[in-house]
Amino acid sequence: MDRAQSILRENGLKATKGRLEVLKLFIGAGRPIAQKEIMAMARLKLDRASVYRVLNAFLEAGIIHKAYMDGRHAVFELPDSCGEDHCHPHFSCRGCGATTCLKGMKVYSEGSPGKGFTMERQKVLIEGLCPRCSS
Amino acid sequence: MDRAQSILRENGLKATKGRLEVLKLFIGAGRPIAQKEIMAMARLKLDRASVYRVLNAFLEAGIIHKAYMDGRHAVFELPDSCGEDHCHPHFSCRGCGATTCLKGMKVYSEGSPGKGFTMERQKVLIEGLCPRCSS
DNA sequence: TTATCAATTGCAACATAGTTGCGTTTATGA
DNA sequence: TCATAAACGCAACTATGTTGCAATTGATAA
Ligand SMILES: [Mn+2]
Ligand SMILES: [Mn+2]
Ligand SMILES: [Zn+2]
Ligand SMILES: [Zn+2]
Repeated sequence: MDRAQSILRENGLKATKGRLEVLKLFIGAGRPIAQKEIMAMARLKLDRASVYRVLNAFLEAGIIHKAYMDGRHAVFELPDSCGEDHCHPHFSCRGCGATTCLKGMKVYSEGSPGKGFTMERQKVLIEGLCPRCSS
Repeated sequence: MDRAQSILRENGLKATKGRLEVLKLFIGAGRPIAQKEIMAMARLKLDRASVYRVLNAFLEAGIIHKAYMDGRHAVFELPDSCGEDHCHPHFSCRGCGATTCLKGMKVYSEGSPGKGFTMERQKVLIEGLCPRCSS
């Protein structure tokens, strides 16, 4: 039984063709991907609605999380270099739109959100210009 | 000449009724608002497309910025307690969906994104439960 | 292995955010 | 006041994501 299969098993999700395909794409990609990319990269034809349902199932199980919003669409990834309560930062290029995981950066917060707030996860997005677009 | 008018003047934007109305809403709100809210709060009838054009003009001029994405729609605010290169963090409640500006919190990032990256702005979103939804 | 049955899929219709073309209106400055 | 470029209203369009329903399929038990 391969890695994708056991992840689904562990999370009580039926190992359907579509789910295996999508999960393998995430494992292979090693970077955040969007629904559109998933459709494009998939070898077997997947229905748009089904891909969204797979993504939502993975989200609910915590297999993936929403890394950030790229304009109007969400981009997902496997948690990697992420703690329980924070994710690694992402860099979004204003020039070409490309996004980079900043797994080497750490983020510290000072002060508290206020009495009564329960913080569950912190997401950091840094905007700017990537090396190609800076020059 | 009131504040809204002079802001538009300073940024070389014609002081149209719609722009004045929207800008005054931002000034009065003191919190991030979305296009839908703007339409609802406005006294004079505004066209949807025109509101988006006003928002885009304000964005381009730097009068407002996109605070965060609330699900599928963008939420905008006047820069407040924001430096040149970073914005104050926002808290988004998983329970009720409400969002709070965390103007008292500071977030520092350690390490660099990598050679060649030009960082322009840092955005932080903290997810969790607000005081009402925590109890 | 085969039968069963709830979970999942594909399709189509829908919902919602945001953009764009075009003809009309309006703010500005001469 | 007038001329003009910018902005607006409207309607049509694009794109992301969701949902109802009938057909399919994966897990489990016989
Ligand atoms: Mn990442
Ligand atoms: Mn804010
Ligand atoms: Zn770039
Ligand atoms: Zn809440």
